Amino acid sequence: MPRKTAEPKHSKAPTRVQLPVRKRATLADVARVAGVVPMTVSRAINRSGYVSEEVRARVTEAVEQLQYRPNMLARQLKGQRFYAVGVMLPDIANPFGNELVLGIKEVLDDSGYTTFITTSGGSVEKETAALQSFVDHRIDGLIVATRGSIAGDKALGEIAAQHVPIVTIGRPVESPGVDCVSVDHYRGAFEAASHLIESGHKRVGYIGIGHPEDAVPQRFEGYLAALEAAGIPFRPEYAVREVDAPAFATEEDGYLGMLELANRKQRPTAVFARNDFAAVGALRALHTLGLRVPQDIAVVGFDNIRLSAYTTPPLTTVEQPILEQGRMAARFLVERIEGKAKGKPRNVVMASKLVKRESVMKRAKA
Amino acid sequence: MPRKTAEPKHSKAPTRVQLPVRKRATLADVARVAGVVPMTVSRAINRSGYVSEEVRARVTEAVEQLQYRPNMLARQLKGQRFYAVGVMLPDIANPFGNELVLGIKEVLDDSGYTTFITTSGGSVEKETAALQSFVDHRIDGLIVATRGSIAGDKALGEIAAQHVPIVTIGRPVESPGVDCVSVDHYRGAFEAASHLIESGHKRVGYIGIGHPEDAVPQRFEGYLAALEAAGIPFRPEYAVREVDAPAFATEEDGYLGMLELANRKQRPTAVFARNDFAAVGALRALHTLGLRVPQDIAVVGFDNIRLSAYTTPPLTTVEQPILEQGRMAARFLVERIEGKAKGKPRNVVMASKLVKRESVMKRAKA
DNA sequence: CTTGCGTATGATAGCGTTCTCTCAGTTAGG
DNA sequence: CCTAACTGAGAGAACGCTATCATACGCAAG
Repeated sequence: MPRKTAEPKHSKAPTRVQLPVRKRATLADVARVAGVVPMTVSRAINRSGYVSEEVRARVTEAVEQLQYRPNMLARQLKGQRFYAVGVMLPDIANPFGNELVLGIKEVLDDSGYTTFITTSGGSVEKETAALQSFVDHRIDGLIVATRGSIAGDKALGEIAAQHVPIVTIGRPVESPGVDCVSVDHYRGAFEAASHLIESGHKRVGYIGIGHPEDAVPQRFEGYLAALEAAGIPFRPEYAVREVDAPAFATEEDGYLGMLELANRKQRPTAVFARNDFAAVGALRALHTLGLRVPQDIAVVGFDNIRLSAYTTPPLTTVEQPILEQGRMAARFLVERIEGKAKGKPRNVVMASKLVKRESVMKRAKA
Repeated sequence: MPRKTAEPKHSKAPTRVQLPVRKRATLADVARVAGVVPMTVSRAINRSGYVSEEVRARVTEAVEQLQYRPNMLARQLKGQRFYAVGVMLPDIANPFGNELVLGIKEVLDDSGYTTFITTSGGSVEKETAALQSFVDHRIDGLIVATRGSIAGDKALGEIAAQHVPIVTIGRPVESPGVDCVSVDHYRGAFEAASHLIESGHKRVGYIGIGHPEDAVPQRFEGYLAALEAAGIPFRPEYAVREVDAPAFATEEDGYLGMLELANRKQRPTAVFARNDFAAVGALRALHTLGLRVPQDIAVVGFDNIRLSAYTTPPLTTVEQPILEQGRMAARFLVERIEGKAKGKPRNVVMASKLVKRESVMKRAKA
């Protein structure tokens, strides 16, 4: 590969070079055009150090003329900040991820960081590889919003040990220096289930228990606690597991789960779906079965996805402050990166809110 | 965001302690431990050049001992490949993006590239900035799935001029060297609308015309063509625009649009929604109005999102081969990056497929 | 022997930035 | 005037890696 073919040609006149589009301009190129030394250009561009107005102007002009853009790589090589943050999501379909990213980007954009997102693809191995890849490409920090697992947490811990600031969302990790932002799913689920009970339901089903190794079974636990608080014994046959737990429960899980529950000798009169997707599937199943919501069966979901206001009937659900979670996670991360926060991991738990719509109604005394 | 301004010497306040961070091992560290020269380690790691088995073993051991991981940045600085690809999506809520990424990652993972995703945030300026940021961080190529616009296409063209391989999805760009993969929305819409007409509908509404500058009004045009083919004159009052067009039409657009259409003196007997979200909103509106689907009004959507099989009633819609689009885009990009494809831009248009469910029924002769 | 070639490793020179150090000129204070 | 501090700008090294050239050994062909 021939190096820079700097052909002197004949005259030194620039002659409005019709971009040979060879390579991108470098600091040195700009310096040559502006008639200064590269360091001066660097100073002018970064506003660090003293540069006279006159020189700054010449540099600015040269930059525009050459369409110069700094090479981040070289910059970063010098141990600078990378000004990039990696975000790990379970997948992209989950609306949760979308809002999260919205909140994250809001803060990160302001702080001058670029946000790179990647998805775990479901498996722990892939997630670990992707995480390592982020680190290899030298990002400044990581926001991890995938669900925890023993293996995954271990991998995360190892990365944290490499001094990469990490903030997790909804996934407490015991590693030192890893902050965590989450929502009180337990409390949210408790309130949602209690709402059903207060509306007169005694036979309350649950769709989407989750795998045993699920690190965040808080919703199910909140449901159990609400039953207990009301003195209603838990009936295992009223709680169904999702078919195949990927990152989150889907409409299909809700659909099949509801069919199963509706088949019990004593049908539940209310159902708590682990998330809104499952709730939508449940609504579909009930409609298929000819059961009316909320008259025959009440349904509540969790997450308050955009769609849930448009289901038939509109869904009562639990809203979590996703945007705010994203913002806070990003803020925490930036603080860690810039050394403004150090020491003990922070663990913030935010409150959720019950949103009442039409899928639940006061039950006439049965 | 002022980084570090030149500070007069006397204010040595924070002293910027060189972080006690045990720095990551470098090639030189490994070389020292293995008792060889850095270049040899490089050769051993990259399997380039001659390295004796014995030395290779020593190096491997040193690498493990020091937990060494190559610094991609330094590598890239030498003009190497970065093995990373940037994917630009309009946002993350759109299920379209999810499946696309699935297809893209499938191919990219196999080829050894990391996938970095970012979102445009809706505005052209932000998109341009994000694109530039990708380039600044030196990715090997770009897959762009945002909707086109004059300004956006120009920005894209400029980046393409910097010799960054680009593949767009559903967005033909006239720049040389930019491949494009898309789906025949026109044909898909034509078939969907024709399906309504063949089912006996003469008054067919359309929800979600889109802005005039919309680069891809093909769905609307397909609808118009179907009307024309059937000899049905287009009635402007049957076509409503979404409220505020972000990246795509939402449930709200469908809801409001449907209310508007239902209010016409002569109500349409069928409605074509620009996408499934809008269709879901329309279903909700119809239910609110007490109109039955499909008996009173038929509804078709577009995209076949996962949810559309679970609406009430399940939605007839147009499925596009999103996964396949992602795969193909990724394949194209890798070919460009690796120089296996050069020259004239490729432009592949894939076919869509009508998925019939229960939101449309044969209409009795009125 | 010399030449030639394949193997294995060392030495050096960058890649594009920025950091540190140096030096020249300018102002202000005593 | 001389020191001190500030302003402005250059020279050189360094970041971690790899391309390239040079070197050293062994051995077969001329």
